[in-house]
Amino acid sequence: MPLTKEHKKESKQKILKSAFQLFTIKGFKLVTIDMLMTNCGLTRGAFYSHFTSKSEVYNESLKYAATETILTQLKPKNITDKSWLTLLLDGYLSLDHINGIRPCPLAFLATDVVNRNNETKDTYATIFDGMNNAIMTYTQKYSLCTKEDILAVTSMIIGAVAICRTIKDPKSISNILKACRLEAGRKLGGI
Amino acid sequence: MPLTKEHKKESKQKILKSAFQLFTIKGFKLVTIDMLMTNCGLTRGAFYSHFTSKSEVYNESLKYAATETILTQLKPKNITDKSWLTLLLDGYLSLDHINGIRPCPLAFLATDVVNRNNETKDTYATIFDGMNNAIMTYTQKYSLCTKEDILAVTSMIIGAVAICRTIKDPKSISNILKACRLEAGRKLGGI
DNA sequence: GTCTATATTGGGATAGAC
DNA sequence: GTCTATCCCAATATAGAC
Repeated sequence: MPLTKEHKKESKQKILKSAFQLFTIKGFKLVTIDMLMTNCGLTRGAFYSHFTSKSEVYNESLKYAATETILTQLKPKNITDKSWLTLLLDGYLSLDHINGIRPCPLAFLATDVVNRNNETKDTYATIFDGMNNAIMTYTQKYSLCTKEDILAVTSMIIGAVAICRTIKDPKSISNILKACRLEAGRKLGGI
Repeated sequence: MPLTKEHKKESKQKILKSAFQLFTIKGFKLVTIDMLMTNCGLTRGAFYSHFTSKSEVYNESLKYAATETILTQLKPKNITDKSWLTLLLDGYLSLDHINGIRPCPLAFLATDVVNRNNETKDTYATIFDGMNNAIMTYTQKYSLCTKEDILAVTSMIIGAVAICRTIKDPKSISNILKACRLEAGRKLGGI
């Protein structure tokens, strides 16, 4: 086991990835340092040579999550902005997303971040801005979408995903996803 | 201190009210039985003669909250369904609501309920249905709103409130609230 | 840098007096 | 029914060996 800087960096990345998975799904309080480390093949004690506290790793994992969410995927070159946005929207309002595939922290941690520190709230706000800007960039190419339109859409799809995660009945979930998908498509210039 | 049934019932109501306030704002894990009881002038030990566990009181407080939220207020007789819905919508998407006045558990506890038991999830689903039905009843009187329209609106306003609670910048909050208020008004037959 | 203890706190739940 | 006192487990964080 090499004691190099690369090795340390690699470990830290593993911890962050593990933290991202666990925190987004279970929230701050229900994740223990032990889970976090066991989940990536390390032990509890080793945690503190990478982070100073649980709050710190939560915040950093949120930043990490921002780069891993559905909407931050890079657009393939052989596809138009319009149809790419369609794909992203379909993915966001999908059962896979509800079930935790590439979870968006904005939806999964909406009420969890309220009780964290200010730094974490700022991170959340930054990710939210990023989401709105990303959609803005895509829609600009083919439609006249206002910032207000996009805020209404992002609030709706984040809300829909958050609600669907708490509801068990498949029919209800499907109804919510469909209704919001339709409405979002209309608002974003007919997609 | 009378040991009557009325007294017990009164205490239980006080605990529920206290639980509703604390849980909706802080979530399950961050509220302790001690807080709960101190907050209504009792001690920790007394808790267990009313409830068997923290999970139980959480679930019951959610039911209690459902009767205390903005949307469950009774409509005054001298007002039309349309203008009443306008008032409710204004209240829901207001700073007061964000700041915890008559908080709606659907928005405040959206991601908190995910990690609770099935009974609690069912309670959440029931409250969500109630919200949609309430709006449906009001809109029916003056417009042709579909169930899908209403699902899109409720997802949006719940999402907006959840997001605004985590964001600090007043200007951003105001933008989100305004954008969603406008859009909700459009969808609900021009209010 | 990672491990195995261990110190220490917080908080859910119970026992028993009144 | 409410109180005080207590048990007990879970989990954060630290100490020290390797």
